[in-house]
Amino acid sequence: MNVKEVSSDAGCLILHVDMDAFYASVSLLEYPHLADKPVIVGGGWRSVVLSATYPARAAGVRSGIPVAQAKRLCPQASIIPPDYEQYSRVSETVMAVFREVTDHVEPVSMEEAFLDVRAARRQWGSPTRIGQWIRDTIADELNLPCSVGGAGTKVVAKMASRAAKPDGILMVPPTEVVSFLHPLPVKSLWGVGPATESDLHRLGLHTVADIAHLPHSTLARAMGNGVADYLKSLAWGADHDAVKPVKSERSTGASQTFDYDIDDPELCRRQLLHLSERTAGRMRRSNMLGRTVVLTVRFADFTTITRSRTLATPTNSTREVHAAAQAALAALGLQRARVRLLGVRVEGLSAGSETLVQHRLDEPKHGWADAERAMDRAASRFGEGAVRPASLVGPDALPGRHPAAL
DNA sequence: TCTGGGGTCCTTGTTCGG
DNA sequence: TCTGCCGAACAAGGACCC
Repeated sequence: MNVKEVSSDAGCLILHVDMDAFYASVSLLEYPHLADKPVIVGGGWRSVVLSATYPARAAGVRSGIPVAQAKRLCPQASIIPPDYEQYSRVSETVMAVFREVTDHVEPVSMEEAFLDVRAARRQWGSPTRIGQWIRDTIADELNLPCSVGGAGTKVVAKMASRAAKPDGILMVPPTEVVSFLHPLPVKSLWGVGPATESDLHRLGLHTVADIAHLPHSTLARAMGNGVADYLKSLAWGADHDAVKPVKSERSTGASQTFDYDIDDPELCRRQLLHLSERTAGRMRRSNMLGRTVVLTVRFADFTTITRSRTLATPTNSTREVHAAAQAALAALGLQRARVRLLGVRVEGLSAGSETLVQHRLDEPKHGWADAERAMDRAASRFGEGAVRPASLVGPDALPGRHPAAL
């Protein structure tokens, strides 16, 4: 275990709890004989690594790299297919542990959350004690490791939990923020990815201290005002973002990379219907409506374009989402271009109960909306795919598996 | 070597109405 | 009636995160 003690954790009112190699650790619960062995979660033709255990990471495997490449880096690794339902169940249990400590929990993803422990200290003790209790409880109840970072701000807490990994806890009190941040490489700042990192390197900036001490005007000239403001404040650990327990969704969608590139317009149309059904169905289940439909097309050479259509009134109808996506696709005028991925997303979400929808005068009393609700009820009773549009029924309805993947 | 899927946020350019 | 300005909304793309 990796416990880094500090002189005082009094100012560490925000904790960031991050599960270690979450998907891989949860998958190992199903395959206990693989514990302490290199394991890669991923699989499927053309897929990338979702997560990997630490022995696999030691061989250079990282999430996001192609599975084929990971297999070359670590030939002895076992490959396990992901089980999202299981991850979701475990995540709910983990979040419930956090909520035993405080109601001020902001989930970031299935595997991590921020906790504001200001009010919890009276009952639970210091932030370090709270963090350790969370780690012990998750280890006892779920047999899963996690790391905890504590600080006065969210970004520093987040960076502390990363530094504490694996299976550790690190508190960075306000007096130690600068000495903690400044020696770190620029890419360790939240929001600095490969593109920004290479821009910063071109400016001769390699550590957080370099950014902190560069005149703002110089940074702004090179990176733009917004990015310069953000980087400058991060480099000094300044961040006033509060822990927000309730976060509203802004968009939802679905996309699919095919096992082989397709150029048949009819297959594209059916795939768009399938993606629209997944997206709109999810919106109906959470009683959300959306206004802007965004189509994503990725071609065989990996170039990716998006096209959007804003509707006159918000919708969660499969038929309307599909019509907008199909219109956007038709407007591209693709002449049998080879398509690798199609995606449908709906933006501008609002709660169905709070949104006034203007019905058309010519709309029948019982129309597509009723039919879609009936399909949703059937799906919830008999499972996804129990009822689907006629054009999506049959073995050849959607792009099939690549022969090499069968 | 060959690049998933589901998201958020930001920037830039265009269009449109007042 | 024409022109310029401004802000809002929209559209597209890029970067980033997990």
